[in-house]
Amino acid sequence: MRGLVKVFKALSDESRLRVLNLILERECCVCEVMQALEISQSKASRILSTLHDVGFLKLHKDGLWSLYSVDSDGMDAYLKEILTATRTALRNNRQMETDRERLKTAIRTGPGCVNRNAKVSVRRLSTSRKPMETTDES
Amino acid sequence: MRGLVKVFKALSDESRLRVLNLILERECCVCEVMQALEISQSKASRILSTLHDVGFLKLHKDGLWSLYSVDSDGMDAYLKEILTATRTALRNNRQMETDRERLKTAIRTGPGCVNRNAKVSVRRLSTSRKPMETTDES
DNA sequence: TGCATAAATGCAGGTTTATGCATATATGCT
DNA sequence: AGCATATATGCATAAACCTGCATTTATGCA
Repeated sequence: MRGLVKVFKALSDESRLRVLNLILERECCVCEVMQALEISQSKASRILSTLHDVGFLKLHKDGLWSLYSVDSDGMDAYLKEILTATRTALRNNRQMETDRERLKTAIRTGPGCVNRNAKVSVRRLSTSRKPMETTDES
Repeated sequence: MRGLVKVFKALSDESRLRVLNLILERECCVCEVMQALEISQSKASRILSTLHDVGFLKLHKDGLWSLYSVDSDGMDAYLKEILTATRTALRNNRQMETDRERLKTAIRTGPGCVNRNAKVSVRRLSTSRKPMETTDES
């Protein structure tokens, strides 16, 4: 019961749905998610860990990267059913399409992909810290 | 999109799931729900209205009673799919079973069924105001 | 018209949640 | 060892949420 509530809570947030939509497309690392959705690194990380917690995603660490993907095998039957329903709900949605589109251009490495760290405490200005823009209906 | 988020939010609460479980069994009025789940009248009313808002329930007013039932006809396809998934998730759950059981003994009328109103401001003591007891896992 | 019953709602409070910022941790490379 | 990169996390704060209490609204009946 409590588990089910947690699952629905995980799905009851726009950003988390957008992330799930991405991972449904293909395996992603944190920095790809943050790029595709233009959200902060900490936000991307937390969202992925939330979706992992409730059992939708599996995590495969590869060197520096945390690779998240849909855990089709380990998922309980009822989780699978909920995920399928969610997928259909996301299918014909403008926002979700453009997110998937943007994912194609996301890169796994490169200068300034993730956080310019504290060490270099000057020049904290251009690193994608926009508040999220509002979106349309489903 | 926003609509989908609202749907999942509606499902991300134990009490609301319990109410939905009841209505999946059969049409209910507010006072039956509050009896079966031992929750306050205002809580029952609000929960039902939430589930109605997102499109799971339809409301049929009959005299004093507000009768809520699953809106199998008016529901969008994606909503139906989500509801089906939820139903399976609720199926084999102790709490949900006993709730359905208690629903059988709920009555639609009788002394003290709902709120003893302000007029009679003495004797506000015995009218089922327990906080909800904790429950088990799914 | 007056009273009783069923449901809905305004308000207040306490709790939970989402998120940015700063920092910590983990890994790899030279 | 030292530095760079990728991810995770503690803390603080603002917003959202849940719920009880009191009251209002709506309906039916005598």
